[in-house]
Amino acid sequence: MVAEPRPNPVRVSCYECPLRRMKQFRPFSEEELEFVAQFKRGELQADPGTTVLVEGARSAHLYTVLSGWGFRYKILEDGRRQILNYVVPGDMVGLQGAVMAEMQHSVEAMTAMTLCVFERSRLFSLFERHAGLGFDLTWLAAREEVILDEHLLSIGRRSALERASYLLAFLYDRGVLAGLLDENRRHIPVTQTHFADTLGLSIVHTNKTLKKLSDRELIRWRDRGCEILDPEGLRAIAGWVPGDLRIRPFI
Amino acid sequence: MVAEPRPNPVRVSCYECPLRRMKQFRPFSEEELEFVAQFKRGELQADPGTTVLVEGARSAHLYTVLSGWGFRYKILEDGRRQILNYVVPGDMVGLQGAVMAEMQHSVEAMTAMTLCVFERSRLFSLFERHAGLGFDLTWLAAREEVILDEHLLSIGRRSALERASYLLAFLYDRGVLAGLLDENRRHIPVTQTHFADTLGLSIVHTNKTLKKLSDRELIRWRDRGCEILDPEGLRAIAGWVPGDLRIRPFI
DNA sequence: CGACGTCTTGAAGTTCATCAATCTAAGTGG
DNA sequence: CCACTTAGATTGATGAACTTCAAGACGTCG
Repeated sequence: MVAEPRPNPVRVSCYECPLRRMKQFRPFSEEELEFVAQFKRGELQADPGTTVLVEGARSAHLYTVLSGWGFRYKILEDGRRQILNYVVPGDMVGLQGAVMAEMQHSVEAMTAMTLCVFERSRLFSLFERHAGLGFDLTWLAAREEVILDEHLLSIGRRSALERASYLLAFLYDRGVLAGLLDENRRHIPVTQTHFADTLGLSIVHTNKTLKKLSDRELIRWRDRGCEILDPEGLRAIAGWVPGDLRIRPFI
Repeated sequence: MVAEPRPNPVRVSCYECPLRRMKQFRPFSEEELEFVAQFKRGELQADPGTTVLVEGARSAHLYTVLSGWGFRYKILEDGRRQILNYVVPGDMVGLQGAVMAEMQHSVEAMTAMTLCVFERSRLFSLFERHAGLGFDLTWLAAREEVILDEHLLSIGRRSALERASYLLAFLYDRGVLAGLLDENRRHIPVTQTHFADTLGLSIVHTNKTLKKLSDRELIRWRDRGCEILDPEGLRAIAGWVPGDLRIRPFI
């Protein structure tokens, strides 16, 4: 199932972008906003479980997530899947395909998602016309790199329990930063299969590991997802501290 | 041991940069070359085993590797180390520290290394003055992301034998692309400890896994390093195909 | 020469994968 | 409304993959 662009029922103008109002994103200048507004081609609605971008495709677009949860992943020929990272509002996806020849990973929606669609062919003019936006793209790419580095450290060197705790703490952190979670909303819409494929563990062992965290009342599984009860406790097990919370760019 | 900038015995001008002559790098315009030449602050010589960049530091510089092999890594408090990626001539390191607050990983030299030193504070003017170079930086960051994605897939979902084969094939490929290796030079200056810390395995198990590859005459250990005998055989075990070989940017 | 770093090997124990069920909640169709 | 189906969570048993411990071999270097 591949997500199809739909006639946009309520197409949001960049000028009243709900994300842009959030304080964690860098404010745009008038000119930047104008440029991005005409850089935007439309919107993509993706249903849960649909594929937004496919590995190997030469996508003519890149996207910024406006709402919902998704994930990036790769699969081996025999079907083994590795989830590389999760995407939340404010994240850009498909930059890789815009810069390289073709996409090296796929993106799937976990919940209903709305994405802003940009034209790949006009990416270079963004660098030409607005150095600040070009810098922001590099910033975003560098931040993704930081996250992947942490995942590698986790999968490579942490025990199963530490790994699971790290991932939970990480997802909670990202959700809060993206405005998806807070003190009262602590529900992450993932399945244990997603966890297994992120942690590099089997589904059975993942379940047994997560059970230990449930028993200690750090998390709870309900409503097809995971509820974070004690983020601090998870961070303590993982030995992980969230990154800096400074204002970040967003295109 | 941290590498110290030394008085440059033979400081290479960008105009006669040996790397720039290589066909795999995108050629610069006259203006770009001029800009980069005055962007360059000097050179750093690093001895084998010395640390070029330290996690947590706020580096005032970023670097392009001119010669030698190195690697990026992170460590947990208790000393567990994860090697994230390897660096070869043409690679940029420290971009993260230039873009974020501080470095999130360290970089160590495996052989003697020469690095071009750039001023972090002037990075933004690169975007302002030369959109093409700004685009190149994003390109480089996106490529690093592609590599890290592949490493994650490998550590998370491949068996030890596949993982080791993938890493060997990957390093061979990178060495060839950087002009460090070819048909006659097949020696990669890594120890089995480096391998273990990259693959997320213990040193003992790594040794036993590599032994199987030696027995099949795909590789051979000698002279404190690994000799690649059969890259194609390694790729076959890993189920890996090298990425595209198009001209890449280099700053 | 002795110290050290690196590679190698065997044995014992732990972690994790696989197989095979079972259980639950949430649809779906009659 | 209830039987049926399905996705996801859970559990125990068995064996394979991997770690840890321990020791030894080999070459390099001061």
